[in-house]
Amino acid sequence: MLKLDDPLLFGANADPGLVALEHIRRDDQDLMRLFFRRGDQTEAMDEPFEPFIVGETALLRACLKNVCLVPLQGDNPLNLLARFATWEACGAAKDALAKACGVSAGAASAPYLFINDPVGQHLLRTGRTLFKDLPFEKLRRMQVDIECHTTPGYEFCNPEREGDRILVIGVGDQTGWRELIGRPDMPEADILKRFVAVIHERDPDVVEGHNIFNFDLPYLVERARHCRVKLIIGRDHSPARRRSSRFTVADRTIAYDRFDVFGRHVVDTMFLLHIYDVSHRTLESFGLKNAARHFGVAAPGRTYIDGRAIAGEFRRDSEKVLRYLADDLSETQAISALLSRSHFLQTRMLPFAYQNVCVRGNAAKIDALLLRDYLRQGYALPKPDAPVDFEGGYTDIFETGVIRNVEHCDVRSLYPSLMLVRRLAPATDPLGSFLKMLQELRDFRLEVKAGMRRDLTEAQRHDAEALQSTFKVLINSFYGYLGFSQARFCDFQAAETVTREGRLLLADMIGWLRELDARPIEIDTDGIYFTPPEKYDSAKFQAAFQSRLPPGIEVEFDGRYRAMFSYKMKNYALLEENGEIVIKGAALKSRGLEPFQRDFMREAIRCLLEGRGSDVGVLKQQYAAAIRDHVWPIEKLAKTEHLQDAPAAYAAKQARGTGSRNAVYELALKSGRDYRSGDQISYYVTGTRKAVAVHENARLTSEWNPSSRDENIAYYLGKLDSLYAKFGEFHSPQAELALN
DNA sequence: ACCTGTGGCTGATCAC
DNA sequence: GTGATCAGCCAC
Repeated sequence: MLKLDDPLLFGANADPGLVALEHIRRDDQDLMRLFFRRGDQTEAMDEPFEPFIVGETALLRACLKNVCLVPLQGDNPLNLLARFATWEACGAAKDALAKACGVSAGAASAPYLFINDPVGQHLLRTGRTLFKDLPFEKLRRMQVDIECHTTPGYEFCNPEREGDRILVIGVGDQTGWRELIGRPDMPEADILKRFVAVIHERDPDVVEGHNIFNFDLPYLVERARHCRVKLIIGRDHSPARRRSSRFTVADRTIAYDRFDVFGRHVVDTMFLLHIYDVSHRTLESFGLKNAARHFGVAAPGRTYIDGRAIAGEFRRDSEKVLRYLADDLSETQAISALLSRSHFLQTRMLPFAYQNVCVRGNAAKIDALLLRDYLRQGYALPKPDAPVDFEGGYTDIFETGVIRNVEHCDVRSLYPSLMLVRRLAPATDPLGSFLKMLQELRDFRLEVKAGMRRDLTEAQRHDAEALQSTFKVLINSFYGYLGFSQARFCDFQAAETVTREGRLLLADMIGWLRELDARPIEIDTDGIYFTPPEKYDSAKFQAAFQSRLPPGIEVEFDGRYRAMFSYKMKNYALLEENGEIVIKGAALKSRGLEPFQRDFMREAIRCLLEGRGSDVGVLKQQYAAAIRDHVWPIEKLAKTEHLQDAPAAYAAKQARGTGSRNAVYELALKSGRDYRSGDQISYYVTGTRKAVAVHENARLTSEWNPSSRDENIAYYLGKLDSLYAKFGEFHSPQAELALN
């Protein structure tokens, strides 16, 4: 049976039903106000709040007077815990320490640790977490979406522009309840007032929206200011607090306006989509409608209205606009129901408010779990090492081109297995919490997976699935944590040992495959594609291979393919037994490519894999004709890219004379619109010559005029030519002959 | 104030 | 033209 009460993973306090907590001051005392779900009610309860700082004994003793100091055990340097009566006193102590040692609290290497979040501190120290014993369905999630009037002649709405305004605010929840606030004759101030009243009537724990941080909430705040309506939507009737923040997922960074609402959590489904996409990489865009389609939750017969025409449509047929808004709400709800469940479950484990669980990375989560365990046991904390570069996985390619009859084998969770079997862990972890946690997460996951076969209700099945996939992601982050310079227990030597052991094991595996007369084709970190021996008994072959593996290491033979197109390292395509084709690699399927290039490659790869390489020439002629004759809509020729930096940062670099020119940033600056890092921009290339400077000949796709097409035909034909040449050696007649 | 890692491929730009 | 460098995207 699952043991869901280990303090290492779940904290030492199991009080059920906590849905939110906030730092308050009452009668000159600092307290935490806890909100509990009891039946259908939400009850508030206050408890003492005692902020803390951990630091080096000498430093703390020298700087802090009249403070309660508690020594911590072990050899780690941050071995004294200071407790304070108030958050203010804690902040003042932090400032004094920063001044005394000249290192700010944000620096990981500081000789003291101050956590700049009272809620996080309280959860860490008390071992409480949110949502214990609370079913996901009992969490009150309210979706919010607004429709606005844009002054005619403008592409985008702007709450500060004279004439722009909110037309209607839609709110709904997971029970199907819904209210659409706004009629054509309703003053904007009344809409906003009703919105505030509805928040208090329904009292949601979570406010959800698609792009709610960068659109709905800033817009609502600005219009409320304009209409002199107080947007007091907190559980204590305080207004939403706003500050600029950043959200990072893998290599994307998204600048956003973070909003905090007292006693509630704000969740942006667009962020959840980004997190989902890092592991799945299947979303074409992050818009609500595209996502709803992708997850099969799009409203049936959905009405479509051009954003710029909303106001007119609202006067003519307000019902239609309300239907449109209701569709948005139900789609947002459905996407959230699918994607937020795993964050909900993580919140039961982590010393974070739910809202933070949805925006923090995995290393930060592992860090918090370790920190909580060390404080609970009264042990001193390490200071992170200075970062060191270290080698990663073994990647190689042995054969290229089209290869028939291919198999794949894969070491089951290579890095976690190596860490557990070889006991590879931070040198600064005398309690051994790192490996205990890894081991337990892994055991839990196997149990959950096994348990899923038993009879479960639909809700339990959803929870189990979300739990095991959450654990999988956490488990896979342990290795990354070791090599993360901001992690309190990072250990670059240990990280380097993990990858080295991995490289050695995979090199051994290549040798064993060759000894067994198999031909390795491509290897990447923990898996190998190979051609099996001519005549062989697959069970015998696998048994012979398995017998050579060291203890604790398992290899799965997890794929068999009719053919493989091996192109370059990390770039290949597979023809499955059922005729489907899977393409891997940035060179073959990057979203940064124009759709016509991706389409061409997909079709060309199919030709190669199916032994019709000579058809690639015909394909090229068809594509060339389509480009010359303006057959396609511009989207097929346009590039779509994410802005990594803010356009202003690019402009500053240019002004300093550093950095190359870049089309998307040039377009972002020229557009006059307020683009931020993380935004997508789609553009195409104009002109007549093949060799043009793209940054001087780029145009926004949204500015394309179908009745006077100006895309650069020579430029796009040139791209098609090089694409054809790229596959040249693989579809030539010689290549065909070699195959047959 | 925020952040898991390394490795590989490509196109665009820019100095040579 | 060529090579170096960077940004973006992707595999694991």
